Amino acid sequence: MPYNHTAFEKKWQQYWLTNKTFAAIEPAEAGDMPKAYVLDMFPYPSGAGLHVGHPIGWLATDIFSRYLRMKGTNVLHPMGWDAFGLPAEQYAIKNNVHPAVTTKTNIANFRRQIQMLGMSYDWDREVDTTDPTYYKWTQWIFLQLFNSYFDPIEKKARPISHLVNELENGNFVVGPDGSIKNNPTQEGMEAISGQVGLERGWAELTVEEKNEVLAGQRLAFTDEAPVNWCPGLGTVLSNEEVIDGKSEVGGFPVERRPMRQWMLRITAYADRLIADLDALQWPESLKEMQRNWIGRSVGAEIDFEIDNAAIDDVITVFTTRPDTLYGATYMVLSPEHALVEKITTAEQREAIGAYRAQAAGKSDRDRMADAKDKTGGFTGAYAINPINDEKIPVYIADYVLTGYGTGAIMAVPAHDDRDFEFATKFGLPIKLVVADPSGSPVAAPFIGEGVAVNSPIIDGLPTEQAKDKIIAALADEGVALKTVKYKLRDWLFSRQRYWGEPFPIVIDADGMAHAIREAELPLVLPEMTDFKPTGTPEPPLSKIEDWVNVEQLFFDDKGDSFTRHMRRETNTMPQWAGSCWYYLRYIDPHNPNRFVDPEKEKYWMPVDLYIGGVEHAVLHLLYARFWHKVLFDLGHVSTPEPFNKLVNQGLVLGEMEYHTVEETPRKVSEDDITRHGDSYVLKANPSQKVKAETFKMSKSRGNVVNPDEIVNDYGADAFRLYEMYLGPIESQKPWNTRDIIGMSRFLSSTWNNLVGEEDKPVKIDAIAIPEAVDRQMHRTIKKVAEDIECLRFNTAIAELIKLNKEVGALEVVPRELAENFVLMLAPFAPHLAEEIWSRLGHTKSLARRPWPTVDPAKLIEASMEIPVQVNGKIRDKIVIAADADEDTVVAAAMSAEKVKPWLVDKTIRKTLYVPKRMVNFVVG
RNA sequence: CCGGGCGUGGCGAAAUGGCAGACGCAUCGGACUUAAAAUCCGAAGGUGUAACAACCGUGUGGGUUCGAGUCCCGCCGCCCGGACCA
Repeated sequence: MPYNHTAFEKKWQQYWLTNKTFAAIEPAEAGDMPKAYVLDMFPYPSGAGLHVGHPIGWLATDIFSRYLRMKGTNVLHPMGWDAFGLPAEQYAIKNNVHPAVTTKTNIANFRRQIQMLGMSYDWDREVDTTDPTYYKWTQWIFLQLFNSYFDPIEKKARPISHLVNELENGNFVVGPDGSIKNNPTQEGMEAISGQVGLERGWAELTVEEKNEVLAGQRLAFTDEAPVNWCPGLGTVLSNEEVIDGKSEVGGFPVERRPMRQWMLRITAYADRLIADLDALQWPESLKEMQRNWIGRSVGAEIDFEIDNAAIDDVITVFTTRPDTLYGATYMVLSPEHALVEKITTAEQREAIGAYRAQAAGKSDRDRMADAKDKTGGFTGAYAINPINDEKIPVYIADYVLTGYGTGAIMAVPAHDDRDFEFATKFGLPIKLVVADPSGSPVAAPFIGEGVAVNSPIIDGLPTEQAKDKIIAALADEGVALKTVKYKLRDWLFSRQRYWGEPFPIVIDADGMAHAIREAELPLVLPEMTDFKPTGTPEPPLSKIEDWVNVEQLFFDDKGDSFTRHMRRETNTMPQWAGSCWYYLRYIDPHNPNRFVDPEKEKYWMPVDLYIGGVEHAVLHLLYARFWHKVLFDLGHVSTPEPFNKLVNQGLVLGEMEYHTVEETPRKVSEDDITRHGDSYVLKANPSQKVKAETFKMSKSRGNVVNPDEIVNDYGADAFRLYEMYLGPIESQKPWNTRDIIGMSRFLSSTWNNLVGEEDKPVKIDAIAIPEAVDRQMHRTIKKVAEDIECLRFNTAIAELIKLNKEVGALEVVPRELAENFVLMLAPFAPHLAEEIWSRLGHTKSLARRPWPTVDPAKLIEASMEIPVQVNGKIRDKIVIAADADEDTVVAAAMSAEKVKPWLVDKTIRKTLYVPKRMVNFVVG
């Protein structure tokens, strides 16, 4: 019988499932086995099913996991479904099916496709974010956030009850703006924020005021703020979900509008999210993306008084270059700045009003498009530069953003590109205050660091020192403060959609949010037939009056119950909620009492290897780290970071496409073209140039390859090998169905070499392995193991192909060689490996058979081949005993046939011998 | 514009500063076949030669080194990310 994948692939997949071959061993039974948590990014089960690009990362972790099991490691390798989300809902609306139904079908299809590839998941741990037994705990974690605040001294989350205690004990007081600060009457306390002298003690507040104060501290809170409203999707979106002013899903325009929304206080964690990146084994580029997204910048806030006795407000600006303060020749407020109204003079009122209206009408996208052309208007007001009491004009312009810093800047046109453009256009003075340290002249705008000039108190100081001195000088007068600003905004956490987790929150008549009791979880998403968006910011769930209105049970301090009429929160959570913690649920997926058992969590966490796409760099990966840190602070998990090592798999592109280079390019087949010089041309018409390109796989382009077909034609093992053989896991590479045949041939040849024909089976005997093959075998064992550990699957496969050739040359195959070969092949082509293994007489799966051992003594060769160079150019090679000493090697090298002519009449100035590597004669 | 990464045969790619192109596809030649497919064996970077030799070759120009695909600097091109963030 020749190699025929259909004869046994299904059989082994069934065997693995039935025998739970890949079940992780529970910590209590694992003894002293090392553990490895190998995690994949779980998919959103879309209606379209998988394309061949999806499983490439999953295959990598699968091979890695299979290898580790053979190395005696207790491996946790699970899979699940991130099944809440917009596409399911949109599909449901369009086709009038309930999203629960399509989700179920899609999951079944995804599971079938994944199992068809022979993945070694522990299927008993499968999670589904839309399952109430799962999202019960998503809601529970939300309540942890709701019931916590960020302690700015300890820099960590703590239960809100701790804050209440501190307030009741009088350690903290409440400022006039509702802020919390240390009680200045207490010994050794320093104020956190807010104006001193207007504080009130906790006991002085009404119940409503107390609720307000606490609401302002919670990690999950509601806020009326300008948000990204997407009319096309009928929901608001987080900053991370908006790309270039359009929704990431669907590409609909997004507008800013103020709405009351749930926010998560991720900004409190900005510093820790940056600092903890350092210790992680993540791609440097990805860490950099997170750092940029968080956008930490250190600078100073400086107050400018307004030159008008009737106005006592000050304009506070944020700058990273306080050293350029002497060069501030004007100021700019964002058009939306709160003081614009107040400071604008009567003469300028009309023009400023018009400019503000125009700016308000511009989308973020327009603003970006116009970035180069600076616009703005003069308010008529002047401010006083606190360092030299100069009077400078105050402008408004939309190049200053409301959302960043203080929404106001001091403009230093000599040392900032944008200020320079604006000053040039509006004819404002430009004053150089930083010089090149070398003394060479500079022209405005000069952006870099240097030494201060024309700046009396800091002249001659380098930028860093100048900054500190300026801040110190102004801080004495209370008009400057060293501060840190972030680009990161709090996470907008509510969506006006149906298909998501309901918030475990009820709202009283005053609009105050209250948690429902833990015993009421899960709060199940109610059934409804009309879940279309309402077209207004009112969420679909608001249509179910019965569900929305609730007599909520509460318990008072004495433990007596009472009920109050409340309305349920009708927003739902965003898709990211479920994926923020799924890796924790895998550890203990059926626990009805806790989201994860603490002992099990301690054993398995952190994740040892996480492979997934780079598209989650600032979404899932930032959100999950944030939630994890909150859970860590509250003592629910044992590690400060969830994912220790992370690898981004590269995209699989569609097949290479060829287009003629002309006004209307025609698609041509590879058979129609030929190479001419360094470009392609048409065979039929060599003057017609042809361009080769690759594209992302997409339905619209029609270049999607379906794994069902590939597996059907070539088998799962060939598919697995091909994907891994494409190239390094991290790099982007094009698919080419034609190339799969190579892997198919390899598998077929393996079959022929170890099984053979029905009537002419291969002879396998317990004989010694011939020396040369033995050496090759040990080399392969070493190389394949190293390659798998470093995720270099392509070179590991190349090594197996080489060894297979040697096996094929033998009359009788030694049993040890056959078995070792099969074991090494197993992580890559597990079906074929299991099949041969069983034909070799084994009755149990090889999944936990030990990986073959390398005998270092067997790696040593009797002789070695050494290249001989003359002046760095290779002239000959010599073969010599492996233990030959330097003199022997050099002597042999010198007398090598093709070397001699190059040494004639020359003096050898230098002889280099790199042991076992090469000889080089430098002659002159 | 800023940040990061990458440029090696016809294609996917290998190569701790030490034999460039392992391994696979495609190609060409041979075997088997009436023939084709499949399969097996072999060849192959370019120029050059009867064959050797020799010369040239890792985007491009420099540099470091006995020796550079690999390290350093400039340029060109491609990819990814960010982008009026003060």
